[in-house]
Amino acid sequence: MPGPHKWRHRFQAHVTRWTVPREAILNLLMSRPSKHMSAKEIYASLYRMYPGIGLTTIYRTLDLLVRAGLINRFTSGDGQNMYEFKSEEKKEHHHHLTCIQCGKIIDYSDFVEEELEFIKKIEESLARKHNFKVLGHNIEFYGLCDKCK
Amino acid sequence: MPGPHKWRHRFQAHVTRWTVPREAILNLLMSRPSKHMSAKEIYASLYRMYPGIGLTTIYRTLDLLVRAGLINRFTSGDGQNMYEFKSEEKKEHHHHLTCIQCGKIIDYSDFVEEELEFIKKIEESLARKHNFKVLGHNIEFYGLCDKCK
DNA sequence: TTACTAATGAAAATGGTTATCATTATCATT
DNA sequence: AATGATAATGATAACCATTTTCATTAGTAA
Ligand SMILES: [Mn+2]
Ligand SMILES: [Mn+2]
Ligand SMILES: [Zn+2]
Ligand SMILES: [Zn+2]
Repeated sequence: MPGPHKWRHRFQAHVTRWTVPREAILNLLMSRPSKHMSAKEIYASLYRMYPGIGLTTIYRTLDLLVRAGLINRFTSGDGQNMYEFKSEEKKEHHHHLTCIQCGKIIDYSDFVEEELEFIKKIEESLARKHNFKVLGHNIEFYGLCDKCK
Repeated sequence: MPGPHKWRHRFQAHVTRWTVPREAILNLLMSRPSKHMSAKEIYASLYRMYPGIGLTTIYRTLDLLVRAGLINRFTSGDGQNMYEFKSEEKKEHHHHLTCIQCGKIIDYSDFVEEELEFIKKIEESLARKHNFKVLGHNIEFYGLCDKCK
């Protein structure tokens, strides 16, 4: 019997039932904004409090949350998917700086203003030129972090 | 007994022997610049002329070519890696526009000038701010193509 | 409380990629 | 051209993140 929740209504636009695992997964991601986690890491975190939880449900719920627009999914260097809670604030839009050695992921939001403006310009051009409906973008820089270089 | 090859010297900076499978893979990718192929697709293409070729060797050679800087590797929407021959010309630097419905990948190089300038600016800022050595970037826009929207 | 059925989770399947290892082929040397 | 050291190959099995299957459980409207 899950409880009330700030995001319950948004969730329910995509799915009918509000369940314990769904609440747990969303709460975990919300509790650590700007924390990047894999499905396995989420499973490990929740296993203590919910020993019965299944990895399958984690994957399904993450899909759901991505579709509902509450979290972001991106692919880390080693191929597995990572997830992070998506803040409501536009100003917190950010991109990633990834260390190819240790896998560390740094959020950065320098030049967001300029960047978003530039991105918008490119998107409009691409939409016109290729008759393409642009829905989003992935921008990532990679290299060696402080410790690894 | 593989033959001479334009890139043989560049190849041999990373590895000692010049072999038939290596030549075949490189030739295939060179013959279709701006064509994006998966390891499996490369395997299928080469199988006719080289029925003995192994998928393992394809993966190993692709790694090699990426390390040698002759090809690009990037991850497609469905998780598998794609490869493309990398042109020498700086001016042919491009990014990708991917259809999330049918998987079509469009190369675009609009705004490369501005884009590269902007990227350089960000890279310098990130290097300074996070003491990070930036080695490259991945920039991709996604959405729905002409046919799929 | 009941009934409907969406959601769950254990188990098996999938699929791309990597590791192992006996065999083969390249290439410097003879 | 023949030899030999060993890098490279390829068949096979392993790996591992993710998905599918299906019997069971639990959320919700009535
Ligand atoms: Mn982030
Ligand atoms: Mn391309
Ligand atoms: Zn690092
Ligand atoms: Zn399409």
